[in-house]
Amino acid sequence: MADGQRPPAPGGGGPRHATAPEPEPAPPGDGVPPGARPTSRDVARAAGVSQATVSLVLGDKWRGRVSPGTADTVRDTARSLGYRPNLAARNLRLGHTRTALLVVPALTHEFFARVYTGAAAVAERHGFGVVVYPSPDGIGPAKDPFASARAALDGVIASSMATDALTALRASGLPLVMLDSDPEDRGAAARVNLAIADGVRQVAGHLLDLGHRRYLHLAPAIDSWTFEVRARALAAAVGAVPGASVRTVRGPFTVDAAREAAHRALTAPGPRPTAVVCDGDTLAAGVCKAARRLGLRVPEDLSVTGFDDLALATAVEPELTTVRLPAEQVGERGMHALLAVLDGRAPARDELPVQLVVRESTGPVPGAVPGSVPGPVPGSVR
Amino acid sequence: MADGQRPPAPGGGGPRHATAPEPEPAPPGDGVPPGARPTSRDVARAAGVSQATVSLVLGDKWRGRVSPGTADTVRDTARSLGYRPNLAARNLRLGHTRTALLVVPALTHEFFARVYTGAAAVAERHGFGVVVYPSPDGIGPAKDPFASARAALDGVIASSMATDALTALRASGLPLVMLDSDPEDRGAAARVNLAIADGVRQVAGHLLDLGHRRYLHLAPAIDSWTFEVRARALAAAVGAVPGASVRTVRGPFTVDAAREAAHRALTAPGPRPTAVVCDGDTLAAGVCKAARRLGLRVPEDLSVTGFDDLALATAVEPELTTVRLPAEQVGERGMHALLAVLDGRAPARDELPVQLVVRESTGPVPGAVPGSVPGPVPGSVR
DNA sequence: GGGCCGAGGTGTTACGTATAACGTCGAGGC
DNA sequence: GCCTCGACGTTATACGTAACACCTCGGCCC
Repeated sequence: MADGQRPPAPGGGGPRHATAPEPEPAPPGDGVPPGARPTSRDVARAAGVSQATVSLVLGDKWRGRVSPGTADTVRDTARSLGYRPNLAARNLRLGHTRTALLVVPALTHEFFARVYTGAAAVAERHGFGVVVYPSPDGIGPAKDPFASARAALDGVIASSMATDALTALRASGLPLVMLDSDPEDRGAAARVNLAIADGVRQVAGHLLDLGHRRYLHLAPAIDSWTFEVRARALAAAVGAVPGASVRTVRGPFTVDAAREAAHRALTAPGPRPTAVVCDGDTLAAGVCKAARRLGLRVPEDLSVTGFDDLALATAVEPELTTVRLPAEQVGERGMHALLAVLDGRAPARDELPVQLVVRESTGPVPGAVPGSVPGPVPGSVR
Repeated sequence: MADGQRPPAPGGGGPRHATAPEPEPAPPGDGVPPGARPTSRDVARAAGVSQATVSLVLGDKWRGRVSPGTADTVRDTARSLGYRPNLAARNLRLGHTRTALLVVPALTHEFFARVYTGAAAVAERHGFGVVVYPSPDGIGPAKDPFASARAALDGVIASSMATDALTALRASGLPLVMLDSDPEDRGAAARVNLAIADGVRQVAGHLLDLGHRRYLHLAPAIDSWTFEVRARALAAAVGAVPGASVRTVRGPFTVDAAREAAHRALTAPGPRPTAVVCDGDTLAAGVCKAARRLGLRVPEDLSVTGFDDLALATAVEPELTTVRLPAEQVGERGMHALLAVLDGRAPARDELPVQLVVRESTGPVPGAVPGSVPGPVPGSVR
């Protein structure tokens, strides 16, 4: 057994130790080749045991196979050498990595940053990691998530808005969880959706109750299932009311672009819309700016609704009436679904509820007889 | 890497999961064990060459060692089998991973999301990947970045604001690039800073020119080098002007907290400040809300400045006078520095310039004789 | 015809880990 | 005295890849 390793034991004050002024911040301990990271074998040598024992102890599988004393020795030596397992080797050996890829359009959109946060929190609790691939913009021409995410992966969670990357993902054969995507679409092992259409119906109901009949719908110029659903739901809700109409305008998803688009639409010939339904708080903020510059008061002259309930929604004035999306929860459920799939369990089928939050940017249609329609209820949910 | 590879698959094509009618989108080709991901050896067998040749061809190192015809064959077979190299194995073999860890407080802060974007863009161009560890909040108790980032790493880029994780990072011995941190602090292989103090001086100069003398400074309740620098720079700039004074208030970094703090400070007994200098646009937005609710007009009655130049700065009204920080560039330079260190080259010493952007939230001090002080120049830089 | 060369490969190894399969050794049982 | 048996480890692989060293063979020079 442990052949009392002590190489210089009898030598007493041998020169061995004097030769180590060690400027090294990371202490490479005893017999370890200097400069290199210690391996489990180095720990084994230093502790006087075999590499297998080190692996057992540090992997916490030693009970009944290694004596507690030896286990302690191993742990101490590992610590003092600054040993950290080589994850590449471990992943290779194990055949999996406990790492998931999250594919989103861009982390600079608060919604997706929050999705990430939720996913990462759940992952962390289950010993998983999450790496992000923000798909098209800002990252350059690489349309292949795998070329970019250098890490070896166990599975993928993808927003349906990151369309260009999806085909590569499908072909990879990795377990795929789709976020907010068409339920008809096959090919995902699981799916986490938001009740987007219901959110739009809540918005439409709120505005219709306030007496609005002429609507402007500001939508992003993005081909995505989510936005099609919104347009259809709005058209259906408004179309069900006689005399009500909606006009849709599309453009880039920025405050300034929305301001310009709203300016054009609000100064166009013909009767002006009295309410603007926006597919995002960012757009709504732009609309409010356009309105103010045209001398229109929000909500007295024009009602504006957002979507997402970003931090922005309560930073601007008036605070935006919007639809709160449980972004973190989307990430959490997505991760849970992926974990279930990897475990061979059936993932839960999720459609997360969304909620209208009435704030200050919506009010009765201009010219309404006071009291004839229910007024807004600022902060009703807030 | 592969899906959680059923460990030994003892029964061969066992009954384990009858639940797989899976019309596999990835064609497992010819002699490949079904269900498993093809390896380079599978490709070799199918192409009638050795594994070494496959490695050479796919690694693009075949010129002069393999005939073009053979190379084509190999590539075709690889494609038709749906082969993708096992990154864990490659990383193990190569001894590095071409993956960097970015440690930031939270990706939901636009600044850090943009830092990530910049770092990821540079990484991508150099065949590197970036994984994120958002340190303290929202992620739970794990203070060890390495426990969370499952990927094997080559180096680390860390924001100085992510303090709790730093000690673990230092001990790891991995090359470390610090962002916006104390130059006195040793222990980083490189550093990328912003000319924060200069930004504060620009703000102070602008406001002093406008005649302001009583300042409120809204700072986050975070112990961080950056914020200390700002406080000192502001105190120095204001202190240099006779009769000028600054009072500092600290609080959480949110719109609402800032609104409340500003409300308290603006209604406190004694002469009211005429300008509020905020350490972030988020805080400035809160101050504007507080001002409006107190019946104070911005900028006529109160000037407000932000910091960061987030999207928020132009979404609110009035648009914020603020200091533009080149967030993406911070990420880019950070990644470049790390690449340099990994290459054994000397990293560039960076201090990125910042720029005051004068918009609508600042104006002459109330009661100033018109024309006696230079007016604001809205959009002068914008 | 021997030697040499380059083109076109192949055999083999090592990376660091986790784990299955296999010792060894002293104490008891019979 | 032999066998068994648990406690405590060890030996020996295998994971998939990259790359070094080696091999073969036809052509060509002298």
